[in-house]
Order: sequence, then C-alpha cells, then structure tokens
Amino acid sequence: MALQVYSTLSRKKEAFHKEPGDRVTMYVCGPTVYKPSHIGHMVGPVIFDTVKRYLTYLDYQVTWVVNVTDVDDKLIGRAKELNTTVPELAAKMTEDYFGCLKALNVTGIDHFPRATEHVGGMILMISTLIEKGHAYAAGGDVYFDVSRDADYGKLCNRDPEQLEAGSRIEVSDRKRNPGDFALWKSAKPGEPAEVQFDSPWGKGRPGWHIECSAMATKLLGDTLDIHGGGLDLQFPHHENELAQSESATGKEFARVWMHNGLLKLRDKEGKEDKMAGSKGNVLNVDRALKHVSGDVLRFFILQTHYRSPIDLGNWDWENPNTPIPAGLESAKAAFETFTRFAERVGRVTGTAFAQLPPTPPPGNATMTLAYADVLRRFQEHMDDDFNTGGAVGVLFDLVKRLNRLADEKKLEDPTAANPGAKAEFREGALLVRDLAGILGLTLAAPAAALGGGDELVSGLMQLLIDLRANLRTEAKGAAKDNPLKAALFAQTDLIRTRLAALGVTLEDRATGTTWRVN
RNA sequence: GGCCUCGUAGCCAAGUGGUAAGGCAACGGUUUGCAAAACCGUCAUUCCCCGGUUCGAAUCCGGGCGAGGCCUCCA
Repeated sequence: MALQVYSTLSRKKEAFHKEPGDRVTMYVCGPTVYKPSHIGHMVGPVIFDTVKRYLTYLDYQVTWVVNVTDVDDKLIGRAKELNTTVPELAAKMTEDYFGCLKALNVTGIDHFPRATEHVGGMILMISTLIEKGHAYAAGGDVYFDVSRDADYGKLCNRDPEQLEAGSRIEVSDRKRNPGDFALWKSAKPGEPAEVQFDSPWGKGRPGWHIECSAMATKLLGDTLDIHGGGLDLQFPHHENELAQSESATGKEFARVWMHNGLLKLRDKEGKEDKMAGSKGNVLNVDRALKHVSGDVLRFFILQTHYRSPIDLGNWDWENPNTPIPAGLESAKAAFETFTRFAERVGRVTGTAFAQLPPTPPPGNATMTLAYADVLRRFQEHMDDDFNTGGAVGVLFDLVKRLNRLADEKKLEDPTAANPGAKAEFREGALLVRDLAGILGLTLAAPAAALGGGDELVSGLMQLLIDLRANLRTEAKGAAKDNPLKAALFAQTDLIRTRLAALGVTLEDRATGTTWRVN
C-alpha cells in the first residue's frame, strides 16, 4: 500500500502526491515566543518531526520550515509586565522553545524564520494584494477584503455571510466587512519603537496571518506540499493564510493540509478541560521533564493517532502528590518495557543499544524473512496517514518476541553458547532501533535512572551491591538448617528494601546486580 | 445559532464492510534464596442507544443521547 495522507481541505485520505526521491516541502506554524512552552506546544513538532522521519525513510527529500512569531500583542504585553524589551523576551523564549524541541528529539526542522526578519517580504505581498484589488488600506491599517475572494472559507467550510452574524469582538470601523482581517496594523500610541516598522502605510507591524504566507512562500515557493498545524489554527489562521496566499500568487497554496489534535485532560472530578493558563492546569515542558524523559513525552504523544485529541487522563493538578497527569504516568510505565529492552540488548550483544551499527538504507537492505512481517505491518500503519499508534503496537510485539527469544535461548547466560540465536536477536534489535528511530524514540535510559551520572552515587551504589553480593554468596553457601542462612538473607533483603524506600530498585540477574532510580 | 470532531474493557488506544492490535492496571503461573525484570495465561460473544442497507456492520445511512473543538491572534 502506498502512502495515504488525510487532507483537511478535501476531508479525506488522499494518495500522497509525490514519488520517492522527490523534494517535499513542509511548513508548520510555530510558536509565539512570549511564555515558556507547555507540553501542548510539543504535540505539533513531535508529530511533524515523525512525519518527516517517515518520509525521509521512504526516500523523500524533505525541507521543513517552522516560523517563530517574535512580534505581536501578547509579546508586547508580556514584555511590559516583565519590564523587558520585546526582542529580549522573544530571544529568551525562543531559546526555551529550542531546548524543549531538543529534549523531545525534534531534530528535523531546517529553517526557523523569525517574523521580524521578513517584514520586507510581508510588505511586498501586502502591496501585491492591494494592487490586485484583494486588500485595501484604511487609516494606516491594511485589510484583506474577504468579499473579493470567491472561495473564501473553503478550508473550514465557513460562509463569510455567517461571519457577520458572529460576534466579532474587534469590529473595526475601518473594515469594509466584519470578516476582513488585518494584513498590516498601524502603530498604536505608546507602543515601543522596536515593534514599529516602516511601510508604505506608515509605521506599524504585520498582521499575524501574513507572516506565515510570506515566509512560507519565500523559503519554500508558492505551493507547499504539506502545510501543518494544530486543529485550533484551522480558523481563522489557516483559512486566512490560504486566502491571502492564493489571492497574491494565483496558485494553490498547499497540496495537503494536516491538522493535529489537541491535548485534553480531566480534573479530579473527571470533568474535561483544556490546558489553559487561565485555569492553572498548564504543564510546562520543563516541569514535565522532571518526572518523565523526553522519550516518554514523545512516546505518549505518538500513542494516539495525530488527528485525535490526546487524552492526558485525570489530573488533580493542585495536588503535589500528582505532579503529572495519569496518562503520562501510564506512558512512563509502558515505556520502561523499551528502555529495559535496550539495556538487555547491551547485555546480550555486548554492544550498547545506541552503538549498534547502522542498517543499510532501505532498498539495499536485506531484511531476513524472520522480521519481514514486522516491518511490513509497521509500514502499513505508517502508510495509513501516519498511524503511529498502530506502529507503536508493532514495536511492542517485536520487543516481546525478542524478549521471549532471549529467555528461551538463555542469551544472557555466558555459559550457554548459542551464536545462531544471538545473531537472530541482534538483527531484531537492529530493527527495533530503526523503527523506534523512525518514531524519533531513542530508548535510552534517562540519565536520572542511573543516578544522574554522579560518580559518588554510582560509587556508593557499587559498594552496596558488592557488599550485598558477598552476603548473598555466603547465604547461598550456608546449609539449609544453618540459622546464619536466614540471617544473611535478611540483611540482603534489608538493603534492597531500604533502597526501594529511597526510590532505587535492585535487580539481581545471573550476570550481576543492576540498579535504577525510579 | 453556524461549522467540525469524537463515543471500542477499570483506564488509554488501533481497527472505518469480513468476524475486536497494543499498552497501563488487576489476577493466576514459570523463573528467582525471596524479590525485581522477563516470559506464559486470564481479562470486550462485543464496539453509547434505536432503526435501516448488506450474505455480512465497531465500520455505511437515518434518528436519538452524551462529550469536546472552532466561530475571540489558544499549539
């Protein structure tokens, strides 16, 4: 089955319009950098990063652009509150955003254009729109004329007439129609000079929608292959982008429109809520990362199909005993299957999971029959509109199968030589690594699980483990009726129980004892 | 009011015409000095309800009930 992608514009899955080897352009609306990112801000980046990874795996040449809105009302307001400047605030919050992307292994973004660096291009596009009669200047503002756009509303199925009936809060008397939207906003009294730009219509700054149109066109051309963003941006943002871009260029703006679902959660009473600053139930990425790894956050997002709302489950967010929502706790527990497996690969093969040699690119790869079905199922899911939830299920199946193999053939037992089974295991492990890689999951144990790399901690742990190992050897050697046997085991159990109370789990294996911080 | 989603086990979730993936939790078992981990097994005769189409429906159509998003520069 070839790749199918759902487009909001047609409201159905369509065969992807490009051939492997082709260049693919992708534009996704990015953040307004005025506050630290919360986990909801990561949903889009994780999904589209995964889209790019899969397209790249299929041999497409993907160029991905995400804009950074570094001038707007919220930035101006927030900078004033913090007694700082808009550029300083924007720079700081952009750094925060980049840090979050890195933590979630979002590595595929090729360009991050800043709105303030492309004002010239926006002015050019606005001028074109005025020349073509699609926009008009009024008192220092410029508005897009919705009535001159015959197919306005086609993305979201909106009727411009209906918009008039709606209660628009900011009905400016400069607008000809209530549905018209600002392309250029004149500077207001008291606004700092740094948010004022020169234009043919006087000092001011660009409207929100025009920045995406201008920057996407500049960096990727008139027609995008994929335009993405959150479901909440469908209207008015994407509708307006589409209208102004097609009016300016006369060409189709985007072949495929992809919209990701939003996070949802429920309070302690079980009532559904959205994450919003006004409710106080915002989970910043920084805070979430204190409790779960970036891998887990990413895994959590990818368990659900990207077009569905992502359910965080119940969260008593005011209670310090429930620092993260139930859904994340559950994802954390589930993901340990993978991190433990990755560690096991190290024990079986003698090579750390992350250091496994690269697999030749698809096409050249000779997948043995043993795992061909796994790869096929994985691809079928991903080909079906990037069904990452189904793909994750395949990954679980594969890991279970390899664990069974390792159990049955005793692959961790150094005395049981079994080169054939080991080779089979190793090949499966490579596939796990590759498939997880397509999803952007590293499967690395979080640093915190190993004591944060603290040498003193690991030294002390090794001391305890060695001491305990001596006690265990003594105890095992003691005769059944020797009271010392029980006494010694009581001591080894005491160490383990006390460590557990501190959040450290000991695991005794044939090859020795390992430890982890929960 | 208009536009658009969604309703699958205690919880999350895939499946959109051929007889219900996967995960969390729970409970048995193997293994272990005992644990942990891993593995095996149990856990929805049924997919919100009522009709219809069909040889066949969780999937399509109509109606109802319930939840949510957007129409306000919220990702």
